[in-house]
Amino acid sequence: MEELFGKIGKSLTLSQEIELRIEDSIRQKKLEPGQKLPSEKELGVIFGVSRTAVREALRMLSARGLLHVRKGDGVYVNSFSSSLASKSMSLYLELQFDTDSILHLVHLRQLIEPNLARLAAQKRSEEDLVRFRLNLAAFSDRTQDADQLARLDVEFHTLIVTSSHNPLIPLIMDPIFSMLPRVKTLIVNHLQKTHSDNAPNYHQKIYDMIRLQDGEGAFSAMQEHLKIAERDSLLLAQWMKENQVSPN
Amino acid sequence: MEELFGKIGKSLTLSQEIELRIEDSIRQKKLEPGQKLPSEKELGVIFGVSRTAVREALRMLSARGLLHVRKGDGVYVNSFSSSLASKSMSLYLELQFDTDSILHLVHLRQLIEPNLARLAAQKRSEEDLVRFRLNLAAFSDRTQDADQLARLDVEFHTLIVTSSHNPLIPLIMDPIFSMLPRVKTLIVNHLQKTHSDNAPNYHQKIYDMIRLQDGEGAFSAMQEHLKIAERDSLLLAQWMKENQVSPN
DNA sequence: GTTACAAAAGATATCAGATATAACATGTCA
DNA sequence: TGACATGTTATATCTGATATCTTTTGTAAC
Repeated sequence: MEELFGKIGKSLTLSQEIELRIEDSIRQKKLEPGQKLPSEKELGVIFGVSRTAVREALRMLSARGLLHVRKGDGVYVNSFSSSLASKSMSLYLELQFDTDSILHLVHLRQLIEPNLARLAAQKRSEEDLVRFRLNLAAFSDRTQDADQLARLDVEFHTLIVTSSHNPLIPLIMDPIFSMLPRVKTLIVNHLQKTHSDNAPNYHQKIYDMIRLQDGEGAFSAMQEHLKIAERDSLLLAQWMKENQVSPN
Repeated sequence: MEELFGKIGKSLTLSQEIELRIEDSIRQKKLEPGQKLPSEKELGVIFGVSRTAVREALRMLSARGLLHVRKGDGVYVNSFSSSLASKSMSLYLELQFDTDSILHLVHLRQLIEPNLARLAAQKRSEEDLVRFRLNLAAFSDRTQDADQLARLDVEFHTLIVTSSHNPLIPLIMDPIFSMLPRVKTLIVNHLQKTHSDNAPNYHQKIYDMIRLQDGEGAFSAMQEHLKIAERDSLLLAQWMKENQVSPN
């Protein structure tokens, strides 16, 4: 009965159907990362369609990161990386970015990052500390330009994420951090404040607490750090609304 | 000089180049959601390529959710929804799901959800409360089957997310929640425990705190709720490792 | 005037066949 | 063994034709 009335709104094209079939095979691990698919011609025979339909299905899957097409060689199943998985979300954040996003962003960070700092203090390894020190050293090098400083700022917070040694956390934090340079640029441009003056101090403080494995200390230090960020964001959002500036 | 040596590793195909061009137009808001693109034939003339190349570019963009193709009509710029943005991440979580993910997942929830419950208690509206009550009522209806109960469980936690009234939060929580039914099924199947016996009580308690706008109470209640979940997850992961069971 | 249906126009979906180009394997020669 | 030419295979792109869907237009009936 479902078949009779099932044709409204979900009529898949051939290529979409092929896409789905291959996607399912990957989901069910019938196709594993690194594995090579049959050639386009063979797939066309298997599915009983023309090469065009097959090609468009392969194109869609490779656009989504599930496949990798090597011209002259063949099509391979991709190992779906975490950075690739968060790209779609980063794009979404970029597209819907507006004045309110600036505040939502910092509030979201306040929700997570202090806890994250506490966790990092508990779980950090010696290798993590080495990376922190390298980052802080580069940060206090005043010959860096604004872009590099923004990059180092993001890197510091990313180091806290990785120091928590939970692979799911980078997945959700990466898109959030991808917005930071944009916000920072807006703050530097519109509020005369050179944010980079304060950040190194807070970073140093947070690092010290992580090094000492003082979870509560790291929590508080991060909270303070984000309080500054919240104040800046509030000022920025207010200023932008008053001056009718779009954040793009 | 860069042109001379720039050809290694980044030789884009025609269709990828077109994809990039259209994507940039969308990023720069030159193309806005709902807007109709020129027909494939016209685009082919514009870019100076055949319809094939254009079609594959459009296919890639529609696979990523940026465009929407209506057969017989035309191609439109999509309004990139948050649920669409988290799909890629959900797929990633599904593909790399293993025994360890069960623990990482609950630890991540412990990091965020108690704070989220506190925030929800502060920000919830009356409409949010209505939705909570509907969910709890359905939850205590014992005629529901396991799938529906799992769905209602996820819905409860999603309601907390939406009650926080920060649109960025659903974005990162949706992929996390998309894993819950799978974990719950494993728990029910492998540990004789019927988790649904306890969940309603905790949900009720959390809801009460949110209703009373008792942030700290909501925080604690959620912490307790997740402590149970952590205990179950630990038992499950241990059991699965001992019995060499794969989580698929 | 409005409704209902038929036809036309325009767009995407799919197919078929052909050429161009990249990657790989192989064989040859020094 | 190493360097180079060659052949094979696979993907990239083009061309042109047919099928199917959507929207619009035309038209006849009420």
